[in-house]
Amino acid sequence: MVETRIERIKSQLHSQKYKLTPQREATVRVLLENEKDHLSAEDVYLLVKDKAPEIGLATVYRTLELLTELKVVDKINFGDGVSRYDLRQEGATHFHHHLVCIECGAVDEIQEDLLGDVEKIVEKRWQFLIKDHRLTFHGICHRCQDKD
Amino acid sequence: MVETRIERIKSQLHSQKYKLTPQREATVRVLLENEKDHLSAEDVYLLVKDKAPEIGLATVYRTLELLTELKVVDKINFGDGVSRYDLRQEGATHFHHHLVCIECGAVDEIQEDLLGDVEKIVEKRWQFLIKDHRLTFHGICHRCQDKD
DNA sequence: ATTCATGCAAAATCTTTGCACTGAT
DNA sequence: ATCAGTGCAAAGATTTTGCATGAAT
Repeated sequence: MVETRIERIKSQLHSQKYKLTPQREATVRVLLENEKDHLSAEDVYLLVKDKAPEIGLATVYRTLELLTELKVVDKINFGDGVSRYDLRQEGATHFHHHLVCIECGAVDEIQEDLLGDVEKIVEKRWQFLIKDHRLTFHGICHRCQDKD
Repeated sequence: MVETRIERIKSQLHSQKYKLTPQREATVRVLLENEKDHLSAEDVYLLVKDKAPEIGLATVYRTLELLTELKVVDKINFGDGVSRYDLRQEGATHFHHHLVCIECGAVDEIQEDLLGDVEKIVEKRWQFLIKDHRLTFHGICHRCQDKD
């Protein structure tokens, strides 16, 4: 299924006149293989280097920017100084939510959309046409609660 | 009422053994006077310079960091490369929500807490102890909708 | 040939830090 | 005298850009 997703991303690129170069493919594979993580550009760069040692950091940045534009990934910032890149679920219409643990730093994901009702209220009451959202909770994860 | 809020912030600082220096006071005043905006450190710096021309950018950064620690302000990042600082409402228990317009860039605020029910679900189902949240909607504001 | 993409290094941004100095207790 | 706080400049960190080179049509 990795191959299927690569194919789909390839078509998405082609439909916008972009190519899936070896460097771009290696980058996408890294994202697919680390789907549960929230990698920074530097993280991606180091992982891609294993597959394609000659790649430059600038290319990784350019690729991530391109994938963000195509909505293959979402760029998010958890408050440390770096942008992180998170693969969208296949066919997901919304960006998933995050749980950031303030003790251990772990970032968990909530794939379920919990904002349906809230979005209806916002669209109606604030006359705001919602295209996307970012929802992050900061707190203590279940693992750290057990520890204490 | 600006004076009242300054006094309260002063007490908050004192209770943690910090002083309300002239530079810090000038910074807080700028934040109070621009409560509706979402100023970057640089923005704050330029505004504070009118009141206290000798102030340095580093002091502004240090003050904003301090105020964040005391939960007088919340630090937030809307995806452009800069951190922005947003004064908390007096006595607010939660960080307010934001509406970011992808056409004109305007950032509106929702003071009302719309996440009560969602938070109950998250705490129960994910066993996550919520301390804070960030909720931002990206879309088209009512002004830009009228324009189109 | 032309065009798009790449790697490298340099530049640009934003933020933090070291350090000598000031001002209040 | 001490010590927190400051300004300035330098350093750090992250991201972007310029440009010569390379790959693909």
